[in-house]
Amino acid sequence: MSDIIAPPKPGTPASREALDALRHSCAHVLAQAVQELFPGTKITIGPPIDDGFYYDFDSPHRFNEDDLARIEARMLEVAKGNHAFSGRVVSKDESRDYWLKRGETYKVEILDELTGTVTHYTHDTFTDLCRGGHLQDTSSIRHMKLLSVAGAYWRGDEKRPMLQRIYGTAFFAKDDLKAHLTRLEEARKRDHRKLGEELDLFSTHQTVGAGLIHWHPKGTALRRSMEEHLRGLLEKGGYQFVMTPHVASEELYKTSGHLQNYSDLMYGPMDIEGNPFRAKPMNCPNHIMIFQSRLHSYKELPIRYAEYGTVYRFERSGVLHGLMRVRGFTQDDAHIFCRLSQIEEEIGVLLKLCGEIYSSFGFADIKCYLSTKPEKSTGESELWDQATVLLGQALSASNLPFEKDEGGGAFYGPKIDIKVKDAIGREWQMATIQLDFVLPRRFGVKYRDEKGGEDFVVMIHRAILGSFERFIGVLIEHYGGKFPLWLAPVQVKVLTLTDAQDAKASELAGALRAAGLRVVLDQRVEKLGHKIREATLEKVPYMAVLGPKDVEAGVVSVRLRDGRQVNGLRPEELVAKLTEEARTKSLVPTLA
RNA sequence: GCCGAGGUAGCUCAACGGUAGAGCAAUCGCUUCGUAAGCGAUAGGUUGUGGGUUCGAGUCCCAUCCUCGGCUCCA
Repeated sequence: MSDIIAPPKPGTPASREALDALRHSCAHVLAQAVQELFPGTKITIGPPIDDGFYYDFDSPHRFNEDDLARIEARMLEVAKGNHAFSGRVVSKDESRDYWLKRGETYKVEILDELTGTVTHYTHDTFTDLCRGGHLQDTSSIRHMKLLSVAGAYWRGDEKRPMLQRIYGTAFFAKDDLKAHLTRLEEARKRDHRKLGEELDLFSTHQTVGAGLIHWHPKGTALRRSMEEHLRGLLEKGGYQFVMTPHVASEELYKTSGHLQNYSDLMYGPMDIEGNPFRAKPMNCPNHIMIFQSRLHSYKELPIRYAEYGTVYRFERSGVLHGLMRVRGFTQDDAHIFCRLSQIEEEIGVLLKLCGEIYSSFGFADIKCYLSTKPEKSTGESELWDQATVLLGQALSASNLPFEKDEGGGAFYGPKIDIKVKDAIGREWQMATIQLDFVLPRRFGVKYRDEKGGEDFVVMIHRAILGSFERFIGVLIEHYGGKFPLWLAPVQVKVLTLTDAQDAKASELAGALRAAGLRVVLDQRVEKLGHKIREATLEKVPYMAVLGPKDVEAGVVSVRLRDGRQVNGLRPEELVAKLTEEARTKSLVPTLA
């Protein structure tokens, strides 16, 4: 067969294609090992994925961690045999006979969807129905590790059987595997759920319910810094802040269409004096109410209402995940009411704002996705087409590269999603910018035009951070808990050596606080090393140390959380420098 | 929701179906110390919750809540 892929030459980096071939080859060997060790296991599919591979099995045996070690050992043993992967073209009939005879019903199902001839790939004793893309032989399968086992529906369909998926990863070079495992370990260390507890930022409670976040004082300090930062930028950008209630009569959601299109994600009705009310799943209908409270001239448009709007959505229990996926969250929401002719400029400004905001948090790598009309949607096709074209034009004009996500739009309009890469290269969904021609028609949201007539507004729904919950989750992992000064919950800790420095320390803490910094004064009778250790573990950016020598010299010794030291600063200098660093929202310490 | 794994002191973890324990944290006392852990004592628990089996349940069974790895979905 011609589609054998060569491993990279020693010392050269592996291509995507070669890695996929290695991992796909691993999947075959995995399937072989599993079928040897666990007779009665049916095979399904085993593709390479971004940084590894998996194989889905239907087995009477429940795989556990110990099994993974056994399977892995057998795989490496098989690999040592240097078995060639040999492909053979077979007719569908022959293939069907082959798989039927072995009771491999999933393979038969796959086969029935294929046309023409198919290929069988064999190595050692194992044959799989497969379109190819392997290495020459099993000899390169050496630096491989099975990682986890998890449930997965056959064909990703929850109505189909639940299979067991074994995940693994593999590399050509030992160091690459090691580096990958180190990255996974690094990601675990940065896990926002772990850091959230260690840094005392937030919690959830069984007695309250899953996916409902409680922000502790430190988490709230962090969040408020973000809120204020954003508020400044938005107000400069012509946004007006509003606030709206958390529950509303079902009437509102009947008119908006949410009840019809979104009810799966809405909490059930509450009876209020015989009328059904709902927890709000979105802020848009409320903003429409505010817009409609009086007539608007074309001269006022665009009108931009912003709200840190808390919404409640019913998410299935199995999908909840720390701060990333919760049941109550606060969007940095806004709705722009404008004319058709204003869309392109408005979206352009918005995209620029997004870039500015992400870079203020230290995200540089930005990617856009244009999502088009989904199956479940309302509104005329022409409106959809028009809206989609306008979004594409705005993206092109902004010089932002984008990919299309066909069918990924909201039910009321197409959208632009923005994803960013974090410090360790993972991609996260952030902003969503959605055009909406539908809600204005459902609610009759109009403005008075130049000729004294009326026309429907166009609404732009957008959230730049997405939600504070998710964004903070990403930020925690991005910074590994080491927030830049302007975000750090505690910005400075003043540490004394003995109680002889108490008065000076209070004075310094007071001056820092007066300058608007978040300060904690640690004047306990503890060794300095102890206080430093605690402050370092809390990831406080700056420690201001006052000992007898400092007080005598009228200075303060500053230690950064990375261990660097800046000695001999006058207290006023420290206050001024930190105030400036916080004001400019510097992402790196400016003191050292 | 589904498949799988879990839930023991504030945290990290022990405990064969047979007296629930350690380290850190906390509290109290002593220690006044120069850049990542000073010493001692004390206290801390309806073993997530509710049932059941058993002479006896943290341990076995059932239900339920919550958490974790995924599937699906998504801000």
